[in-house]
Amino acid sequence: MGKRKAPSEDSSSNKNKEICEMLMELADYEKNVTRQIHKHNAYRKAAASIMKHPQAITNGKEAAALPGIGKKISEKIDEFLTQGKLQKLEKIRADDTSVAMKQLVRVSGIGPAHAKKLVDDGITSIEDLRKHTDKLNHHQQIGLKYMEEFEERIPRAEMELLEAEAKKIIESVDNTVIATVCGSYRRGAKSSGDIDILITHPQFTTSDKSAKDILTKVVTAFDESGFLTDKLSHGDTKFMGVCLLKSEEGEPARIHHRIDVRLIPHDEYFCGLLYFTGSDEFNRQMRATALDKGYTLNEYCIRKLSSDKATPGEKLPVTSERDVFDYIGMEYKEPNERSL
DNA sequence: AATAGACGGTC
DNA sequence: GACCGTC
Repeated sequence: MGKRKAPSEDSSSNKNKEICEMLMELADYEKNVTRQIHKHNAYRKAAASIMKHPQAITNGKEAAALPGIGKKISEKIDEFLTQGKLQKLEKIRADDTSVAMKQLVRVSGIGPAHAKKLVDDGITSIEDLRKHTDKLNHHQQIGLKYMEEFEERIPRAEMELLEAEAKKIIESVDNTVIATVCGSYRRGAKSSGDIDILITHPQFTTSDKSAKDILTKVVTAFDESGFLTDKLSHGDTKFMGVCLLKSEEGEPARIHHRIDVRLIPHDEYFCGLLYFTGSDEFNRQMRATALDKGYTLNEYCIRKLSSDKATPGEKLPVTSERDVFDYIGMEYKEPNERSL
């Protein structure tokens, strides 16, 4: 199904979108090629700022009035608006190293540093990479093998099957394990980028680690059932790998997907759920509200701040996501209301 | 000055 | 222990 513009979306906001795309392309360049992470962030912030702006930007001066947009970026917007393109961007697009690095960082496990090394070694394309897999570590080899598949979105219908399969296996291991598929899926998204499962166990808490082997047990069961095809990393609390759903007769052929499983102490589970369900923006707003009300909230716990605000107090007991909303006097939001 | 910081692999 | 990459 092709993407269609909503009728309410007029041509002016399309122009803003083009500016954002330009800024994001510059942001990617600064991250991947020049390794100037702060410039990357500056471009992203500027793009986000324009995205939020309801009216069409018609010149650099208007843009400069927005937060996160200073002289240099507003000049670029001006050039883009008057010339229809940006000299700097045209140069980047024509630069061999830049083009090569952009290709190489598509592979999971290859970041800017490795991409640079590879380009220095004369490897400048995915095709080259396939001929030199000896230069790649395990994660990167898997990333290369499934590069196209990992770039595909996972339709919600398939996410539901993946969730059912994962939960079935987890229950067969230990029916006291609690497991939740988080991320955008939990918020009701129509498609997801990967599968992120949070698990906990009543005997795995910050003080009682007697069930600490539960992650390995779950991963082993995933593996033995044929659900997992590859492993990227597997530590005490986090597993990262690749899964594949067996396709039944008459069903569409399945492709490989990235899957993460995290083991979280039972007493921190709901703060973890909240955090890994997001969205990022929702988390930011919620943490801000928490601070406002004199609490500090992170992925592990919520604590009351002392009056001097310097020393956070004891972790507060949390037995549901709702508890956290209650502490900070925020109206409860269902996961599907958290997509900000 | 800039979004944070934890986790795991690799050397 | 430092660095890289991912989330």
